[in-house]
Amino acid sequence: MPEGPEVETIRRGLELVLVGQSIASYEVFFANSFLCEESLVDRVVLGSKIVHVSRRGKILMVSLSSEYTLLFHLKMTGQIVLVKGDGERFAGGHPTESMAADLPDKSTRAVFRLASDDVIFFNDQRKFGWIKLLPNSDVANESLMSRLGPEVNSPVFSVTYLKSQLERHGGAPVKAVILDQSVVAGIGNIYADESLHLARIHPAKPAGLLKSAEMLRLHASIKEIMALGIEYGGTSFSHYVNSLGGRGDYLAHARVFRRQGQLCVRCGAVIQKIRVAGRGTHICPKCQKLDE
DNA sequence: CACTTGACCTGTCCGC
DNA sequence: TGCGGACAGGTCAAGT
Repeated sequence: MPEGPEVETIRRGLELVLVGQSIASYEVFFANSFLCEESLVDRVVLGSKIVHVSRRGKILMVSLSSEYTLLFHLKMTGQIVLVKGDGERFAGGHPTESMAADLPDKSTRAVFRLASDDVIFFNDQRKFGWIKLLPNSDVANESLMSRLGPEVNSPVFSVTYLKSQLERHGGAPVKAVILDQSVVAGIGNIYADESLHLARIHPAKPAGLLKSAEMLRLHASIKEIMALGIEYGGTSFSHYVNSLGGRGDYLAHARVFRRQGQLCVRCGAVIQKIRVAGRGTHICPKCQKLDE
């Protein structure tokens, strides 16, 4: 579920509330979600203060005063929900039906309680997500972290860089290339479809066949769409909620994602859902042609 | 090596 | 209403 913009929205919500707070206790409901020696957690998490909350790609990082960092990956259905001890649970967000139920629930995998009585819930229906506890010096070496490409808003993610990556994976569908976290970090299925539609490129087009003008458009479109995603607070359609339980608004502004059967905002043709690179994919058949 | 497919899990939705 | 199958936003291992 959560792609870069969703994780960034969660990060911003957590940062406002968590920085400076100390962790009083924790509880693990499903061990595989947080594979870590209890004695280490007790030693470097309990009593530690949260120093800052950052993000790399789709990974959320909570840095502690003990020089250790908690890494969170939400995969498809993960949520990090902050419940304020004073009862202002939904402050800053719009409560959803799913969040109206009390936590912990059966999707809750771990809980961190703060000295202030605020509580962080890590929920994950499908159990794909994880929490890792690493010394700061090992964070960059974590297996996924170490292979991540540049952030979309980094100067490293230039037109020249994107061109070189598209050519390097020239035989793969362009959508598969921009979904590859080692090419560029943070793009997932939603924003891949949205970016390709804005750039008027068919997702299945082999990356190596893109014309120079198309690569230019793709680069600009990715930057624009990812910024829009953050501006709207992410995309909600089933599991995603921000850290305060509120929903993201991007879906209301989506160009193609989950809009199959509706009309293209650009040309009025009917949006189709197809399968590309093993993923559900939304396109306008008129704006995004394979053989152009 | 480059690229594709299935597995990991749980829940929901759709057609019969 | 029940049942089987397909599918869901991500990543990794194994396959071709």
